[in-house]
Amino acid sequence: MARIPHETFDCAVGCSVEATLNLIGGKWKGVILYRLLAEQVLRFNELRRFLPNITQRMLTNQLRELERDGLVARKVYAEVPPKVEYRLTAHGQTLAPVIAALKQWGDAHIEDGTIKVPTEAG
Amino acid sequence: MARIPHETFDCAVGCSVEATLNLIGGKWKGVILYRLLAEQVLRFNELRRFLPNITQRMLTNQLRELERDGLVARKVYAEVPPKVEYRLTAHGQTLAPVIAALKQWGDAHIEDGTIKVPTEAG
DNA sequence: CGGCATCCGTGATGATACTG
DNA sequence: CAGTATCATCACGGATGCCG
Repeated sequence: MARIPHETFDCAVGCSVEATLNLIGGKWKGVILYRLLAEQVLRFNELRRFLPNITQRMLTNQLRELERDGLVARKVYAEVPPKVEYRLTAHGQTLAPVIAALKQWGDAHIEDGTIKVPTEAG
Repeated sequence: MARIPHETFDCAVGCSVEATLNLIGGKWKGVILYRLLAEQVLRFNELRRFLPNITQRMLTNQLRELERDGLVARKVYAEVPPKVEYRLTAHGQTLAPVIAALKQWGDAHIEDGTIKVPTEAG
């Protein structure tokens, strides 16, 4: 995928498209957001189970970015063993139509074979 | 944003979201698609004018990927000076709702200040 | 369990110069 | 005009190991 530095940003009119992509375009953010949209609340390792190939580091990373961008909320329980829950913020919830559009398009064109997803886990 | 290698791909259910993002998530693809959606046909340097900070190399690159993915058609005129036109394919046109969703969300949240676009050209 | 720190490779992106 | 070629950089992302 194309690496998109978070600070780097420059385009003319139509930027809003890129602005949005910059938030959800991370390598795993689409799936993360999608899962959180579907499951509401997920713990770290639950999330991990949905992303078979993601490394711990990257999952943490992507979650932190989503958190920083105000899309995901992180709730830590002062327990042993540790327990951390992730859920969408109200702001994050507003992405629902966007994610839906992405998914709908993807589904449609995966079906008709126009695009491909490497058989891996999905 | 995160760079999204085209071949890399692996996720569980919900992949279609990522599959779509892998096609349009390139650093400049959003704007390119948006512009082509709006203007219908654009020449190389016209496109460039819309992307003030893109390098020639990257524009070529992104266009080739979009072409490879069947979203954009490239039409070369055997003229002097050279003339090349880019437009969306029928397949590319189907992205309209997706781009619209991205733009709408971006616009809405840029307005209310929830997200920011570095003032550059847009 | 849910991280964080470190080392490190690869490839995406950029700058510059040249060509048909 | 519309690229291609080459070189340099550095963010992204993987692997591993330690911690509360």
